[in-house]
Amino acid sequence: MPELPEVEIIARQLREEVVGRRITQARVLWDRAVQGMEARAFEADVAERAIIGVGRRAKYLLLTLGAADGVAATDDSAPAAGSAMPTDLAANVTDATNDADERVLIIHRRMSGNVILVGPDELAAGAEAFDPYTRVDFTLDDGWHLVFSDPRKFGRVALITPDALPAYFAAIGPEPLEAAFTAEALSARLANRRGPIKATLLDQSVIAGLGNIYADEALFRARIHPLRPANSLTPDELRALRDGIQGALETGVAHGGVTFGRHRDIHNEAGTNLAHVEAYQRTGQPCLRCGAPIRRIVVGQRGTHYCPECQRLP
DNA sequence: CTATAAACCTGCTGGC
DNA sequence: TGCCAGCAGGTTTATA
Repeated sequence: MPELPEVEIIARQLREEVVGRRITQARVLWDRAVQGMEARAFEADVAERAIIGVGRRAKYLLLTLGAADGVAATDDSAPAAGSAMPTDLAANVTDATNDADERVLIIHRRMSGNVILVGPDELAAGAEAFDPYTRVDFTLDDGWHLVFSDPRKFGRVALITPDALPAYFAAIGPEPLEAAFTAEALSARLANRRGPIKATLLDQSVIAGLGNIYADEALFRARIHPLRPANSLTPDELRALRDGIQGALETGVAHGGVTFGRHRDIHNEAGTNLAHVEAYQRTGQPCLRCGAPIRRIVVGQRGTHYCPECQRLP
């Protein structure tokens, strides 16, 4: 469900709403939602920590938590809205006076996960009553709750020390919305890839943050057939693809993410990007450029939508 | 190393 | 109306 734009939306909202709040309690309702440690240990280590920063890397949501002694570390490196990149976290790591006591709470929503901020009134009957798919329930010091809901149970939370961040993301490719993501950089990432470009765009070690929707959208914008070998693109096509990737993602962010499916923002509201999707799930409907019916094929086990006229194989 | 398939889960949709 | 196969926006693991 959530790809880069949907996670970015959540990160921005959380930055406005929960930075400065303290997590008084963490309750894991489905133990396997916790990655890398026992659920009870996770609960114990999260409790009484203040949220001092919010970031995003790829499709991962990152909440920097202060020491649990009740005195939150000063957040001199609070990320500005819209720049929740690893550089901010790196700054946190180097600037903080007591990083050894800090933690990074990592949340990945996978297919069906949502992170929702819920008021005390709504939660009066309990998190399970509010949402039967609640997997982790964080109580904040102002009485609100951060609820991680996930029907399909694919989503995961993890808690690591800041110095473990580089290793955690060692296998994740570059952020496509950063200035360094040029056509040349994209070309280098695709150089040894002979598989179909659509499948390669979904490989998070090649590029971070693209999922099935935005991969289709990026290829549609760039007029590139999804089955083209990734390393066969011309310089012009590489430029078009870079622009297509950034354009599709930025459009997604601008409209709060996709409308269909289960994606919700932290206020449990759907996004409005449905009207701005040009290829994804438009099978049989006319191409917005040429009118030809959009076709659906399967590439790398994933449904793939493209215009057979605008996106041709050579 | 690259590439493909299966596995992890549950809910929803469409066809019969 | 009711049932069931098939499908779903992601990642990890196992196998070629």
